Amino acid sequence: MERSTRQRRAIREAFLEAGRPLSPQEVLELAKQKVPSLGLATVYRTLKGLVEEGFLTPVALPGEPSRYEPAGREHHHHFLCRLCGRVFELSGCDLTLESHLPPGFLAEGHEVTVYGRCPDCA
Amino acid sequence: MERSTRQRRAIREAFLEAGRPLSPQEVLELAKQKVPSLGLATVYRTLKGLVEEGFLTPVALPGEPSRYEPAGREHHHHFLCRLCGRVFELSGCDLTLESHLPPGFLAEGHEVTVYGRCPDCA
DNA sequence: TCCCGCATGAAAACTTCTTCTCAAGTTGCT
DNA sequence: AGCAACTTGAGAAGAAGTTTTCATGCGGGA
Repeated sequence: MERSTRQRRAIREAFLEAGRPLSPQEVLELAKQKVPSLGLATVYRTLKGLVEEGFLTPVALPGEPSRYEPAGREHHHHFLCRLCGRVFELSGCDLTLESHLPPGFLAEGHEVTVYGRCPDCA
Repeated sequence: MERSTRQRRAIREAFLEAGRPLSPQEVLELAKQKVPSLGLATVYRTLKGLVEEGFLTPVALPGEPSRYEPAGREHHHHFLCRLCGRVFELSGCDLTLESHLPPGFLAEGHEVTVYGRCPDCA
């Protein structure tokens, strides 16, 4: 991940413009609007590089293929629209569940996913 | 899913004895202690049948293959041990996140996964 | 502008998980 | 016990996502 190519710029921009976690397929579709010849292999290669250089972090959701979002954001969770399949960021978190775990369990982190309809699909 | 065979009894018992969500592989290992000849294909077939007849429900966790647990339990969430990879049930849920979603979003459900160390691995 | 070397795209290969195929083994009714 | 039908086990096949291969295409320093 060294040179600045049209493809890599398009993929970076796709994340900045989308403002939500994107799957490799979504990245392909969005970035293809700027670089129509873009291939899926390049998307995967670039995502890998952007994670290594700290621009992106992977986002895993239950039963979903992995997505990516810009790194360095505050602790937050995600909303998955059951209709269009898009994922959105939810700000904030008042989860206190970690404090009443059964004895002996040691919490190190948590993830919350809310399911429903996004504004476009509601 | 009609006949009562050694295999199907062993798989049902595995869930009742484990008391936690099991992946197909875990089911195979546990049930094999009772029926050593057990094959993975039978595990998948039986899991499918047990879901259809309402004895089990699927459990999806971020980035994990699907697991199954006895159906009909109260609303609850899950704990994934990062060391041994086993999943445990967490009782209760005081999540209020659904009430302060951004405008336009409609929540229909949620999932919480806590990561850490289980008592055996802590 | 030239040119080396990294990057790209398409297809093949791989992984991981799950389902199907089919010959052989069991179940349960009689 | 006898038998028809259902079930099983092993391996092949399928599905979905991701990585690799390799010939060709570009980026950017000299």
